[in-house]
Amino acid sequence: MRQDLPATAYALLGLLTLGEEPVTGYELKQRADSTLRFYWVSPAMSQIYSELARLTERGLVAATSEQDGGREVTSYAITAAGREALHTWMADTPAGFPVLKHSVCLRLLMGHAADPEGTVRMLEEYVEECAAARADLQQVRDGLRGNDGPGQPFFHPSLVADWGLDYFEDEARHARRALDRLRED
Amino acid sequence: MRQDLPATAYALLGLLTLGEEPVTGYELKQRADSTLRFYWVSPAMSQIYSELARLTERGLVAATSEQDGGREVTSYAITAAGREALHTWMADTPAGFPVLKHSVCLRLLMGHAADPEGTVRMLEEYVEECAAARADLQQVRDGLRGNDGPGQPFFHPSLVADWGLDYFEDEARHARRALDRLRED
DNA sequence: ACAGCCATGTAACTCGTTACATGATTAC
DNA sequence: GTAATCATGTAACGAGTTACATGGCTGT
Repeated sequence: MRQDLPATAYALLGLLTLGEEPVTGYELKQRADSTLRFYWVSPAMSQIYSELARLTERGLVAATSEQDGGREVTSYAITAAGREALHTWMADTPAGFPVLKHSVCLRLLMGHAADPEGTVRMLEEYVEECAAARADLQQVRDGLRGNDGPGQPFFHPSLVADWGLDYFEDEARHARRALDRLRED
Repeated sequence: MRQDLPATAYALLGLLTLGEEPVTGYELKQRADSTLRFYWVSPAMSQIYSELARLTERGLVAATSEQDGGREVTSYAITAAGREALHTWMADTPAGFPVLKHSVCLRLLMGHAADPEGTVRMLEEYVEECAAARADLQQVRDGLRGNDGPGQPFFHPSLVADWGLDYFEDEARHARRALDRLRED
């Protein structure tokens, strides 16, 4: 049975396996923003809801609605079929090469068509943004401590977080190097 | 006058500034594949043609059709208005943070839901793919030599190429580090 | 009282892809 | 002659976004 869902659907399934209790779409968005967004486009709220609807339809997640005062709140949990689908996807579908839309490199490539000061400013800002992203991720990483050993729940997230921390540092280094060469002449 | 075109349109405009002669859509695709694709999604042929049509409509590129034997071949060149639009876009529109869809990190994040051997295999393959991408880019980089000094035509492309070479090396290093930690336990 | 967060969705739209279709030229 | 490459497009579709709409709950 081919599932053929977009990667984002499996990303959401994966996020649902990170906790025990069912979560609302809103909470899932927050979970995505705090973990996923460093390596993957964090989906818009509207997409989370429509994706959850599709996953529910296919029986990969189970929705439970409850009355919370005057409003109806729906929480979602991954089902056994969902876990199986996720597992199958991970085993059978090649990961593929990461897709990058590096706006900074794109502009640097066409730097001859811009004001030199503009290019320098852009790179300086990028260095700062990398530092900020790194600080955000460091917060997340710190929250994993104590449960990040082999076999523990946050083992894999900690691997990815450390990857990301290095990545942001490297990016800042690359930008600084380009800045040095721009200032040379 | 707001132009409000997608970044890919400006990327194509930028590619058109890299050479002197008008190029066909087909040649533009090859130019994109050899430079852009390392930092930006290389657009599909069909998108190149439709984007060129829109740019022509707006007067940012000029199309010249010629009879080449039995078939009509259309070549495109950037216009003065196109250069101005590109310059304005570079000056006024913030670059924004790069968008990443890192399928390898995404899967590593959910590694607990996969077979450990599968995760290891994925990372080993990624290391190889990074090496292959780096080798491809090295070819491109070598082609820039001699014209890559400050003020020369390939100065900015060479900055980006060196950035990319380092990037692929870093990625392979990150993957190897994750592999080491996976093998530890 | 009012701001800000929690929570859920719909509608319109754009970007970009794959599949399809066509046909000329060039190299073996 | 036939395969690969050059060259140009159309059509259908899917992913994902922004804008819009609604309304309850919570803290000050």
